[in-house]
Order: sequence, then C-alpha cells, then structure tokens
Amino acid sequence: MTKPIRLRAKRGTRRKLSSVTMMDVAAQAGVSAQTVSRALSAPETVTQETRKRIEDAVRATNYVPNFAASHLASNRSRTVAAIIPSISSSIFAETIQGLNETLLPKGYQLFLGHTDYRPDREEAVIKSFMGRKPDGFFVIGTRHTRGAVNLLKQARVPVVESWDWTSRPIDLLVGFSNRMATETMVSYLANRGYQRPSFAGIVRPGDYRAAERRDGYENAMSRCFPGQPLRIHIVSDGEVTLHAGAELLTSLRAAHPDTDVVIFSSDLPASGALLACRRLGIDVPGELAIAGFGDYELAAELQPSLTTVAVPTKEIGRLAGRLLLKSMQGESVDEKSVDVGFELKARESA
Amino acid sequence: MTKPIRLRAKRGTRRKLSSVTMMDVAAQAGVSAQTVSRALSAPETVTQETRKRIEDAVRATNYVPNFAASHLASNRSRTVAAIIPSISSSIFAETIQGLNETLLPKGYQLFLGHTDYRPDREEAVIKSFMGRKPDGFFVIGTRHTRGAVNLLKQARVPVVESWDWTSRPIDLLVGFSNRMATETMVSYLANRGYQRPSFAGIVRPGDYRAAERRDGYENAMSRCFPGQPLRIHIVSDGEVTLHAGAELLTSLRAAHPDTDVVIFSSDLPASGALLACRRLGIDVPGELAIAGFGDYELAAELQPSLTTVAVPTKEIGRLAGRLLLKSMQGESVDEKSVDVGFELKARESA
DNA sequence: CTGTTAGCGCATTCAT
DNA sequence: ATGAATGCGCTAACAG
Repeated sequence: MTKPIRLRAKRGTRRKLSSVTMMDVAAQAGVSAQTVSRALSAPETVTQETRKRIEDAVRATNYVPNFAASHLASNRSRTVAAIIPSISSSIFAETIQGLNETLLPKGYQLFLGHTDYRPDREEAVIKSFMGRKPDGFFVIGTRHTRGAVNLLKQARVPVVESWDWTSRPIDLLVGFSNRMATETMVSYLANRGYQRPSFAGIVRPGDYRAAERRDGYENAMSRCFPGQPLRIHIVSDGEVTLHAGAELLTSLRAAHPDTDVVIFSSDLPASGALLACRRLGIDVPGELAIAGFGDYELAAELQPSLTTVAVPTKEIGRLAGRLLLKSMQGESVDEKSVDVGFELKARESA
Repeated sequence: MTKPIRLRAKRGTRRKLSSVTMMDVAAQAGVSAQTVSRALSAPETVTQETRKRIEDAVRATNYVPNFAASHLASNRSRTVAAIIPSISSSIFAETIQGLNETLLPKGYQLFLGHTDYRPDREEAVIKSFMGRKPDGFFVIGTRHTRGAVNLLKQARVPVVESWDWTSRPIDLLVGFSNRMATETMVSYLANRGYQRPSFAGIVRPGDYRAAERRDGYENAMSRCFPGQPLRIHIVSDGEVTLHAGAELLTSLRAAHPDTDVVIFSSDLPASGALLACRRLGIDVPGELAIAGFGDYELAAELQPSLTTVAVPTKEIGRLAGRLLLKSMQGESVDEKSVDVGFELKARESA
C-alpha cells in the first residue's frame, strides 16, 4: 500500500509554536537558512549587503532564535552552571553577580543552583545540571564528593573552583587560602599583644571553608602560642547569622572565660557578637576583642569597627567568568590557578 | 551523477560528543527508544518488568538525558527565567532561593539575570532569555517598559510579577503594596506622637518599589499632617548601602533640622543612619527617631533595634514557584494575584 | 561568499 | 504496552 506520508504528517502534526524560524527569515531576505545562521553568529563572514537584508528580515519577522535547536546542532549550550552553598548569603551573591556581569555580554546564560552547604546536595545539583550540558561549571570550594568530582570531570568542559585553595584543582581555580587568612589574623593579634585567642563560629559539616579557617586558627596557635590549649567554640548546625554570633558570645564566655580575643568564622556572627557586647556592656576591645572574616559592609560601619579579613568577592566572580570564557572559546589558559589573596583589615575591634 | 550520500556523510560527520543516547539505553535494554522515553517521563505507562530493565540499562550505560533535544522535540524547556534588580541585594536573593527550592525538585531549572535597577536593561535581559524559551518568568516589580511587557506577553507562558502591587498584572502577581506599607508606617509614627516625619533614601529612577514608598509617605503626610510641607531627602543614584544611610543622615539634618523621625526607603540606609547616630552622639529615638523598610536581620540586632516593615521575602519566592508550577502544568490558577502583605515591626528606634 | 544536505537526540503521532 | 516513522530548528560539513 502506498504511504500517504505527507498527508499523515499534515494532520495532527506537532504544533509549531515556535512561530517564526530561521527559514522564515531566510525566505524574507531571499537567502538560505545557512546564510542567516552565519549572518547572526559570524556577521563578518557575510557581505554588508546580505547582512543588512538579513537584519531587516529579522526585524520584520520578529525572529527569535531557538537556542535549544542551536545547542542540539552545535553541541554548545552557551550556558554556565553556577552552584553555590546559599544564594541568600550575600557574600556568594556578589560573586554570582560578578560572574553574570562577565558572561551575559558574551551570550552565556547562567543556571543557578544551591546546596545548603551539603556535599550530597552539591552532587545532586551538579547531576541535575548535566542534562543541560552547560559549557562550563562554577562551584564554590575545592572539596567535593567523589561523585561530584567525577561528574565535573566527565562533563569535559571547563570547571572553576573558587573561594578556597588546593594544589590539585579539578581544572581552574580562582580562590585564596582560608587557612592562611586565619593564620594571618592570629599572627596579627599575637603581635598586637593578645594572649588567649579563641575561635568561634558556625562550622557546618559541609562548610569546608569555615573548617579551613578553624584549622588555620589551630596552626597559628601552635606556632604563636606553643603549648597553649586551643579554645574552639563551634556549633555545627544552624544558619550563619548575627543572632548566632550573639549566642556564641555568651556561651563562649562561659566556656572560655579567659579569652581576650575571639576570631569568628565569619563577619556575620562577629558583628552579632559585637552588637551583643554593647547590649551586655562588654567593652570592645578593652575587655574582649573581636575579629571577623569576610569584610561585609557592616564591618566598617559598626562601632567599634570590626577587624576582619577582606576577600575580593565580586572579583572572584569576574575572574572566574573571564577564565571560563577563555577556556570555553578553546583558548588555552596558562594560569590555571589564580590566588586572589585576602587583606587584613585592621580596625578598632581588635 | 550518483550521490554517494552515505559515504559523504560518513567522513567528517558531526562528532557525536553527546556520548550515550537514549538509543544506546534502548539497545542495552532490548526495547525501542520510545519505550525508554516513556519509562523515564511517565514510568507508570510501562510494565514493571521493562521499567526495571530500562533502569538497569540507564545505570549500566551511565545515560544522561539531553534536555536540549527534549526541549526541541517537546517544546518545553523545563526552565524558568528569573530577573531581579540585583543579585547581591540579599533581600532578592532570599526570594530567588525560595523560588529555586520550589522549582528544582520539580525538575525546573532557574536562569538568573539582573538589571541593576534599569528598566532598559530589564528589557534587554528578558529579550536575551527569549531564545531559551523558558516555561515561565519571574520578575521583580509591576512596572516595566512597554517592550518588556510585550516580550513577556508574547512568550505565552506564565509570568509572575512580584514585590509590588498592581490591579492589572501581566499574568500572575505575588506581592504587596509598598505604598500602603509606608502609609502604615507614617500612621503608626503619627500615633506615637511624632510631628515632623521626613522620608530619606536612595530612589533610583528604575526602582519603582522605592518610589512607591516615597509616594506612600506623601499620601500619608497629607492625610496625617494636612498642610505640612513634605520633607523628602532622596538621592537618585548610588548603591543602597549602610554607608549611604550615614551620609543621608548628615545631609538630612542640615536640610530639615526640625525632623523628629526619618523613614528610610530601606533598612540598609536606616541601619547605617542608626549606627552613625551612635558615632555622632545623637540619641535615638529621643533626639531623632528612625524607621526602615524590609526587616533585615540587622534591624533586630541593632541597639536601639530598628522599627521597620517586614516582608515575607522567601515566601514570595516559594509562592511564586508554586503558582508557576501550577500554571506551567496547565492547571488554571484561580487566584492570579496574591497579596502576601507586610507587617509593621514596632521596635525601639521609633 | 553562499547554497545543499544531513543529522544533533528526543517526543509526538499513529499503528500494532 | 510497545514500536516505527517523522520532525522540532538549527548548524556542520562540504561543494560550488
């Protein structure tokens, strides 16, 4: 029996909701679809003349390219997946903004996922992004589950790790040493004459950056105050908030009353503690000194202002974006690891 | 001349980088690709038996579905585009986190864009997302350029506007009235006995929410203090920061020395002003009272604590996500506009 | 510089 | 419940 293919296809055929396609533009401009494609993706490979005709046709038809089709045909999605512990943590938000600022103008769009500081969730989120075939990955931290590392490697696209340091990055690295930052802080405090520093903060199991800072405290203590017992006052769950800092302050003073300076894992609890000191009538830095990490805007505005460590948050995002772009465009990146460093901000609180 | 099609195609043919496809899974499981497709998207339409075989094959082959192909074939991208003024503004970050929490578990991924509070950039960002054909849009605010509104309408997908109010939303609305919030604040302050309220803040041309709050101040003034001149102390550019609040405080006191309470456009400048008052020795609320907007965590921790208006930031994101899901799944949404309201937080600063 | 041809991987339609 | 055929819209490869 003959096959009335076209008839069969005509009825009940897939709705072409995508309205106007490249073919329509081509027809309008009197060229082939391929020429339209070229005119849009590499305008210089087409004559002034035809380019103009195509541009007019694009406007006339109100053409919107379909990136899914482009992706399928070219095997490039022009997307980057960014995975961070928490979106509402303003510190990472800055980084994402920097990343987006760099990538959007180049036509790359950002998929965003968050992990709540849980390594298993990080792996799950990465996995969930795989089907989108992003052209690049941006992740926070340098420690991940085996599964997460494998996924990132198998993706065979550039990966930027960030916000921490390692000698063996998966691919690219834009970060700094949280450990050294805290060591620097302890040394500074020792030089200032403090004798019994404590470390306090929220260090959740998956928050390796905070753990590094704690380790930095330990290292520096054995170097600056050999033999002295460590005073580590940490909670391993809960949000990183001002309020948590206030609570930590109280319990710390009960647990380690001899403390003369507290290094907090983040500016948030540090600021919370500083504000609590005012309420409790504790003189800072006279009675108790306080140091933070991150240099949030609040740190400089508090009174006394907060001694802390500044990190080029937004710059991390911008730099990561630039490295990704380079790498995604096939250029080789000579400096695969970039140390953006940190800066001690000596202020009044310590 | 004969056409050696296959031969020609064989050489230099497109690299199939996408590795393992549904066909490979099908082969492994001894079924057709369609059955695999069904087993993955609607498991209940396939026998236990075959489902299991397919699941095994998926694992064995390490299959990762290609969403671009799925998108192209089904005309559903399973993505949502979220466009916010600023990512690093923690207040919107919370909303995005709420949105993501709702959408990710349902398989929808989030494209993120930011506008820097510029309507023209909002339009540009929306346009840049069109080619991705998101299944839904989430935007901040209810005022947009004509072009932006047209783009959103032409997309023919659910759109949630948020963080403000209007009687004529594009589609769905999850917000509250910034104007009423500020009116409520002024009324409260009037009841508390304040006589000469000022409004201060950063109101950038594209920040219609802040402008609404200023309008709310004007309305309430003419109702609560008829005949009294308005004291509006606004800068129209710059970042919304603590520091800006400190500067505004100083200039405001020069411009309107009779002010007894300042309502700020946001908690950030309000908090900055509050902290500046401590430095300058201005008694709050005795000498000057201060009110904010947003109920940032800092508001409750400051001393004196900041009187402000709380908004269910994260809840806006969650609700928007739920409405989008419903609408994207083709269910009709009965309540297209949801007023999440606001809550006056009477604290010590006013 | 431009056109022709084929196929990216999947879901939809229809048949069985 | 499963299979076969078709096309979604675009770009890679090649020819001219």
